[in-house]
Formats: sequence, structure tokens, C-alpha cells
Amino acid sequence: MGTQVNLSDCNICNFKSLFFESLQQDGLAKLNSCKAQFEFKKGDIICNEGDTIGSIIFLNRGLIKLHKKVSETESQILSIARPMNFIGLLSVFSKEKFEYSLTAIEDSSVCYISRECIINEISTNGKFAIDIITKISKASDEVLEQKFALSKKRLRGRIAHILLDFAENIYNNYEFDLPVSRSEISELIDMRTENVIRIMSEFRTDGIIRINGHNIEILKPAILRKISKSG
Amino acid sequence: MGTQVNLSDCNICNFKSLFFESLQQDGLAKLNSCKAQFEFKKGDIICNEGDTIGSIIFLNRGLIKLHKKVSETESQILSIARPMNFIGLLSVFSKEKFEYSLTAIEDSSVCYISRECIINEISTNGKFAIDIITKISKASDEVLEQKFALSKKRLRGRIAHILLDFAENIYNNYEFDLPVSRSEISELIDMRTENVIRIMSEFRTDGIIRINGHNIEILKPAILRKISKSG
DNA sequence: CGCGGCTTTGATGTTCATCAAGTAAAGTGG
DNA sequence: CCACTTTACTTGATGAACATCAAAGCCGCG
Repeated sequence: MGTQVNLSDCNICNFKSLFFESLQQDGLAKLNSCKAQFEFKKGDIICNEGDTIGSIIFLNRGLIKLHKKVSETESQILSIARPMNFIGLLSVFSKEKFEYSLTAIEDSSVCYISRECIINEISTNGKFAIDIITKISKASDEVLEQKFALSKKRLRGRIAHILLDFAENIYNNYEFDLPVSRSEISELIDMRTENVIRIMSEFRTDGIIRINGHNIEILKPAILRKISKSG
Repeated sequence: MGTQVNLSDCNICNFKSLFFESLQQDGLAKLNSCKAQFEFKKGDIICNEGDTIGSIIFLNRGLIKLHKKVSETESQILSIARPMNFIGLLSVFSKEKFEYSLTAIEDSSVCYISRECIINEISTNGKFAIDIITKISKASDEVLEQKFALSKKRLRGRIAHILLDFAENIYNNYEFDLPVSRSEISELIDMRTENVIRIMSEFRTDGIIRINGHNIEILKPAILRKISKSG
């Protein structure tokens, strides 16, 4: 379920300046009093689709997948949230319940900030309101652009795209440990597990990537980029 | 290009209560002074991807497609905006330039409200800020859910889904005139024009829909709903 | 050790894009 | 208004891309 921790004060949070630069001391103190910090282990369920939304969730560290059951046996992944991302930032203001489940795919540290607190601060602090709107916009822009980009690609293009995404946008390194199974990749980019494996094996055979279990190294990013664009 | 009209005052706008209920007389007067209303004919280009965003666009009447070139010969449609929708509401706060082009697919009436005005009002009117955030959230939720729902479906399911969407969410009638060509439908739901035609013809042969050029009547919505879910 | 989950490879059939060709509809200029 | 051009629509045939089915190897874990 995740364990609550009580180590940090918003005031000394590393990310403070990045998302609450618009808050003065008093605003920060208010926010501090209505936030809760939790630690989750890889595999922990943070919340289930249908749960009531009470808080904005800010991801300090780790990775979280947003997913949804589409049938008894199948599930789809909407996106993978990175550190510094707000999660459910959209739903917080437009829905009563989460549309998606949240599951940690790496050990993660998150902050919950209650909806009431955020709404109160928005109402009384114009600069904070603009800040939050901008962050909401960027968050959904990102997801939408990713889905839009993937939708027209064929399988090889989608695999290329997602591998580059992990390397360049999540890990900032051409070598990384895939935090998800082949099957989860297939749920993220709408294809079958067998074909994820097949195409990754092709890339390996062609010398484009190196595979060792979950450890991946992109040897020829330029070629991968070309496949992503053309495919 | 669209012609500017000068008929209405925000104060007497039919939609006032729906999106500016949080504004008092003085706020409404301010907004009125920085809005411009335009009329576009079917086929008119409202703006091109890459244009600088200066305003929020509110669609009073008509239908507008959000689309994007993906190659010299191909284009993709992100979504179709309905009356009461804000357009580019997301991009307004997160981007300098439009990611998508806007084209009227029915005669349309839109209001431009300058970014400065909106930002100013958000900063000074907390209730308005919450209102706008909620609307932004809903707008992007809708698009995202549509894309997410379509992504896993096969062609028959996608056609069924989009026909029901036109009937139930856009025209509120099981008989309607398709505002777009077969080719545009294919750009909206990621398939080929030939297959849009083929599958619609199948539905007609099976007695599920009636087709007369652009006029469509859904005869058996329940079956279409089943195809949409299973397919 | 054996069980269950994840991974891998192969074979097969379905779904779909592509190519080709023809028809209808809509706009254009004389 | 009619010949002409262009654009949208339609149908069929073919092959490529992909899902599905089947079976086996691998690996961690009780």
C-alpha cells in the first residue's frame, strides 16, 4: 500500500522552486500542512480506477504507470509518469473518480496535496493559478502528442519510438533497465507481446540495440530515429 | 478568412451562463472589450499549425476540425470540436504556437478572447480560475478518452464508434449529414479511405445504417454499439 | 525440485493497406 | 447549358503487416 514518511518539509523540497515558485512563505506553509508524502515499492498499487480523487499527486522520484482494464484479461497503459510530473492533475478538476489505476513500476516517492488546499490556493493566488494551468496543459499535451504520434506508426516505428523515449526522455542514457515487461510495452503501444519481442530481436540482430534481459542499450540511435519516423 | 461580426455583447450571449457564470458585471464588461467574434464558412481555414497563439477560441456554432500535416500528402485529424468547446485552450497556456490547424467543417461562429484578458481575469478572480481549469481538464479528457478508446479497436469497431459519436454526441439524432468526407473520417480514426467506404457499405448491406451520400441514418444503434465494444 | 510467470521462436490465418480501375458527383470555362 | 476537368466515391484483387495459436526454454521462488 505504500508507507507514509515524514522526512521533508515543502520548504526544503528539491523541487520547490520548480512547481511552487509562485508561493510565498505563507502559501508554502499552508500547503505543507495539507500534504502527505508516501513511499511505494515497485509493483505497489497506488490507486485503482474508480477510487475517489481527493488529492493531486506529485511524483518526486520513481516511475508510475497509468493504466486501465479493458476486459477481464486485458489492460491498457495510457502513459508512464516521470519524476516532476503531476498525476491525475487533469482528473482532479474534471472528475470525481480516477479514470485510471496507478501502479509504481519503480520504487517511487510521491506527495499528495489535497484538492481543497489546491483549490483554495488557486482561488486566492493568481500567479499560482496560472502556474497550475500551465502545468496541466503541458501534462496533457505530452500524453496527447505521444498517442497522436504513435497512432499512425507501424509496429517497428512504435518500438523504435518507445525505446528512444525511455532513453532520451526518461533515463537520459542510451543504456537503461526497462522498468516494464514486454507485455507492458505491448499495452502501452497497442500491439501484441510476441511482436514486441520479435521486433526487438530484429533490432538486436540488425545491431541497432543490445539486449540483456531488461537491460537495453541503444547502439544506433540515428537508425532508430529513422525507423521511428518512417515506420 | 472569416468575417468579423459585431452583433453580440457577451452580456446577451446565450452561452454566457455556461462558461462565465463566475464573472460579475465588471468582469464581463472587461471580457467584452477584448473579444472579437468571427464567422467562418464551411471549408474556411481558421488558423494554421505554427501560427502564434494570441487568443482562446470559443466555438459558438458550427464544427471545427483540429488537424495536422504528417507528410506532404497526408494529414491527420486530432479531433472535431463541437459548439461550446474551447479550442486551443490547452495550447494557449503551454505553447507559443498552435500545434494543429483549425478548419471549419460547417459554417461556424467563433469568439476570440485575448490571452492577456484571460490571464488577467484568472489572476484576479479565483472562481473564474477554477472554472477555466475545469473546462480545460474536461476538454483534454474528452480528446484523450476518445483516442484511447479507438486505439485498441479494429476498423469495424472504429467506424461504429465514430458513427455513434456523430449521432449521439454531435447531432443528437440518429439521422445526420456527415460534415466530413470519407477521407477525413479515415484521417480521424487512422485507417484508409477505401476501408471507411468498404465497412460503411457492409453496415448498409447488413441493414445497420442507411447511406445516401453524406446523409446517414443509424437504423440499429444497439448493434453498432456492440460492434464498437467488441471490435 | 517443480511450479508459474515471463520470454522466445515458429507456423498459420486474419486484418488491413495498397494498387488498380471504374463510376458518380461537383466544379470550370467556353 | 454542355463538354471538360477534377475530386470524391466505390469495388475488386493482391500482398504485407499483424494477431493468434502452439510449444518450448528460461528464471526466480517457495
